[in-house]
Amino acid sequence: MAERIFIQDMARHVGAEITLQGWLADKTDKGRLQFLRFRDGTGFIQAVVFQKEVSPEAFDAAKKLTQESSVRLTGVPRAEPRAPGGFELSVKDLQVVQIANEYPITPKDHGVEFLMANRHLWLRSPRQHAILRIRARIIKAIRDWFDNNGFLLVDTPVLTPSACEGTTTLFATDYFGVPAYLTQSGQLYNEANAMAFGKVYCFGPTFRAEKSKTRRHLTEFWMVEPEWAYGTLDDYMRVGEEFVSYVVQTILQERAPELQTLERDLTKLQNVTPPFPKISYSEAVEILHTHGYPDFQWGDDFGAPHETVISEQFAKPVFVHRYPTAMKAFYMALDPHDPKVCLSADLLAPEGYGEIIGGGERSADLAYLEKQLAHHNLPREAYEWYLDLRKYGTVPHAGFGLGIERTVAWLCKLDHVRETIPYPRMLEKIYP
RNA sequence: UCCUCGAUAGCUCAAUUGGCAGAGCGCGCGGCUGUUAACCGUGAUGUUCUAGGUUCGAGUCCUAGUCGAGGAGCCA
Repeated sequence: MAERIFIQDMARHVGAEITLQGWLADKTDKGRLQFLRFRDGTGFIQAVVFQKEVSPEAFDAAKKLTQESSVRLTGVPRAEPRAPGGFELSVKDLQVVQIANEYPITPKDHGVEFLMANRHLWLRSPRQHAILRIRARIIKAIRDWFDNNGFLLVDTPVLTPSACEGTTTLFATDYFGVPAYLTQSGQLYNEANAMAFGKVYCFGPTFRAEKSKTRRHLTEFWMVEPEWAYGTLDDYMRVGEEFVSYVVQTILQERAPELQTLERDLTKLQNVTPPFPKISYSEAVEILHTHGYPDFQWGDDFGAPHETVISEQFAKPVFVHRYPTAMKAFYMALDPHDPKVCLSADLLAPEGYGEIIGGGERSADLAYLEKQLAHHNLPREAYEWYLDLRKYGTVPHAGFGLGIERTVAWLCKLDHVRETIPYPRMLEKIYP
């Protein structure tokens, strides 16, 4: 029995007889010669079956293979400049596991609705492989960076008793007779964890029940949120630019073939190195005034077109800091030099990808937070534990959240986040 | 929730002024020893989204609904 190997290790086995286990991606029938495009989950390779080189039974089986039939191939890999990928398998024998039914996703064009309804099968295509391999590597790079920079992974709960920020719509569920909600952020728990461990991060799914229907929204998405004690706004922006640059440069190094599959222009990613440009909200408003939005009012939030105009002025991601206090969450610290603005900052990605990070310095002031809770009509009793953090050794602290799917969409240059996660959850869509 | 657009074969789409339901791909059969979304020949495939209406006659026009796409707001 030939040694069973994976396509990703093919180069080490040139000239030796091996066995691959996988699926037929596509086939070209040339009569006495069959080209099989074969995949095993680790890659794609072309296999060639000559009638005179295999048994009549094996050749007949090869001719009858349908798209996505499962099959074991035994043969000899060799370098072959005519084959896509540079390697080709000369088949000596094959064993059919199942002849697949007529497969819905053909090599021709399909519409979004059809592909989304067949997401469980769409995942088998080379493009989806490239995207999800990049996603997995981004997640590893994120965790590596925090683990290597003194942050401790401290998980925050998915089921929560109340809204974290009181602003967005939550998914409600029944928790033994009392209402509970799927988390919209680990933020508040992160602050408690930072007071316990100094530098922490959480990483997990996040849920928003808002009826957002755009290319950058999911109802279930993944977010990494670091938080650290004694952090300031300036610290946050330094951490953010080092962290994001590490993730981007790691993907450029480690996932070059996948970026090539997606035909990603790499030059714009190669630019992503510290430091990033940093402008205030007020400076951003001035940019809008001179670039097509002369009527934009100070105090209004940026929409998608505004974010695009601002980010287009820079070759790197840009931090916009010191937003109007009224626009941001209740816990943001005020700027001591100008209380109309708070010590918050968002990071806008280039190429129109918009906000990928939001964060800032949190208020350490008990009296201010009590006032803010009342001002935002939030029930104080739900936040007693949070206020405790300002009673028992309060310190300045900062943190931020980075959206995984928007980061994947940016690095892959996708026009919609729905392809950045295996099973996207979107407005009124939960199948498959 | 609002605005715009759309729904015809398994898929992607066409169908003139309201007048016989079409093509390509995929699938079946036959051919081909270098194909890359192969090619050549040949064959089968329809609740035209749903309900109602106008009409001699509706894929086409009208009303309501369902589903989808793009965008807005909100956000990561």
